[in-house]
Formats: sequence, structure tokens, C-alpha cells
Amino acid sequence: MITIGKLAGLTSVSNDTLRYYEAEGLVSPAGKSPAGYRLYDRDSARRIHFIKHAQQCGFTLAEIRDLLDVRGRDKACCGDVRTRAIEKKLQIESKIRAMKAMSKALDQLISECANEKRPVKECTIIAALERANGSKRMQ
Amino acid sequence: MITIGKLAGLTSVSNDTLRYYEAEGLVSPAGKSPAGYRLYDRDSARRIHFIKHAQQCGFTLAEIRDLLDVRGRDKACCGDVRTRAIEKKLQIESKIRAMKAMSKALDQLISECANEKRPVKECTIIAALERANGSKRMQ
DNA sequence: ATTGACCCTGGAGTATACTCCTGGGTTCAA
DNA sequence: TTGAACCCAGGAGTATACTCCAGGGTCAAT
Repeated sequence: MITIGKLAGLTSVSNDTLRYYEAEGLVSPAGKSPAGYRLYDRDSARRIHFIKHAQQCGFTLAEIRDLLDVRGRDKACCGDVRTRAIEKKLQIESKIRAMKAMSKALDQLISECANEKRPVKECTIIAALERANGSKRMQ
Repeated sequence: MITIGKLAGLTSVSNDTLRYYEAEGLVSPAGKSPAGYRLYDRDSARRIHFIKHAQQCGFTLAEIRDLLDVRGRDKACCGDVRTRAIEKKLQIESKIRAMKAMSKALDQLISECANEKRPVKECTIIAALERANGSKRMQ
């Protein structure tokens, strides 16, 4: 059983973040000392690592709470987890598409700008952004 | 000169958003009626369209305020705008790379999961996320 | 006994881009 | 003249994931 500071050091998150995770129902200490200090066990550390890695995979804390819940359920099967992973991957790919569209729109704007010295009044980038009905490249 | 509601209708943003933009220094009405109603001109509509399109290109409101500022400066040249567009494109591409890494990590997790019916205790996805030191695919 | 490092609760603050609400004044048509 | 539709200011609320603070208690070593 370790105190909050030790767990924080072990997992590279702050004490505040651990308390925040507890408030959010993600990780609870295994017990409390007589003085009211939080005491964590090994599973707590596993849960923190789980949270951090899931975040790196793009899951929000709410989704991670759900995953942790599945992880703790006896009747749950691998497919329950897999479904969530696939769903998240689709979300991420959709965001990537949106960002690629932005990147492409910017490319167009940048390449259309022939003369950097031109006064801003004649700037093609500004003009393109002002146009009432966005051209095809901006949706 | 049109009232806020008309401009809102013209540009497909809400009255509240227009007032918010004003508070943020993005668009100010050209004047006010005796009763204190905001009165907008044609340039206001152009500015709103500008804001919306720049948002679609991934610029934040703070960056857009800066772009609008450049747009209004006589001494500014096209290069000032172009530089910002290039910078934004780099930011977006960096985000795309991060999201592709997430997508790839999820792919690995999903493909490693051989048996969907397996109980969650043996779930390879859960296990991978718990591992203390993330594997190569998760950085 | 005291010092410093640690822990506690509860609440506020951060960033972004709005949205909604309260309580009131204005404009216009019937 | 009255009612609907519009406008105003000021402030609070939304989501996300923390971070920081005040004011206090606890623990180990000296």
C-alpha cells in the first residue's frame, strides 16, 4: 500500500490529477490510513497506466471510465472492448479527413499567393477567405 | 445598415455569436441606432464570412483576430498573411501525424484481438493498455 | 519540540467558442 | 393600443482535463 505521492511518482501524474481521477470515478484508493491518507495498491498503478495509454489512443476520460468498467465486469468479453476500439478508430479517421481538408485548403491559399510583397489589399488569401460562398476547396 | 438579426440570418450565425465576436474584438457594428441597436454594414458581413472560412481552415478566433488585424493594416503585405497560413499548415500536419499514430496503435490493438468471445480477463487490448511501459507502437 | 515534507478538503481558475437566461426596452403592424 | 417580434446588457453555464490555492492536519527525523 502506497500513499498518493508515491503513486504519483510511479506513474508520472500529479497528486492533483490522482484526486481528480478519483472524483471522476476512474481510480479509487484501496483504502485510507487512520489519518485519512489515501492508500493505493498495485491495481491502482495498472489503472493509471491504462488511463494514460488509452488517452494516447485518443479515448476521452469518459470513454476510459467506460472501458475500465468493462474491464471490471465478469460477463464482459473481448468483443465489448474491441467494438469500442473500432468505433474510436473511425472517429479518429474522420478527424484526420477533416484536418487533411484543412491542410489542402491552406495549400491552395498558399500556392495562389504569387507575390509576397504585394500589399495586403490585394492579398489572394484574404480575398479567398472573404468570399461569401466558399469555393470547392473549402468545405 | 442592418440590425444584428439580419446580419445573423445573412451569415448563418446567431445574434449571441455576433455579440460574442464583438466582445472578442473580431467584428464591431458600424454604428448604433438611437435606441442602442447595433447597425452593421457590408464589411461586417465580409468579416463574418472571413471568420467562418478561417475557422474551417483551422485558425482559432485569437489567430483570426490577428489575421483581421493584418487585413486592416495598410503597411501589411501578402507575405504576412502567407507566413501565418504556412505556420498553421505545419500545426495541422503535426496534429495529423499524432492522430495517425493513434489510429495505428488502435489498429494493432484491434488486430491482436483474435477471439471476440474471450472473457475480458484475457483481453489482449486491455492487457496492452495496462502494460507499464508502452510498447513501441504507443508513443 | 520543532522543522520540513507530506497529506487533507473544498473551491476557484485555465482555455476555447460559444449558448442560454433574466429582466427589461423598442418597433411595427393590425 | 396591444401583441409579436425584435433588441439590449450582464452574467452564468457547457465540455474537457486538469492545475492551483488556502488553510489546515500528519509524519519522521533531529
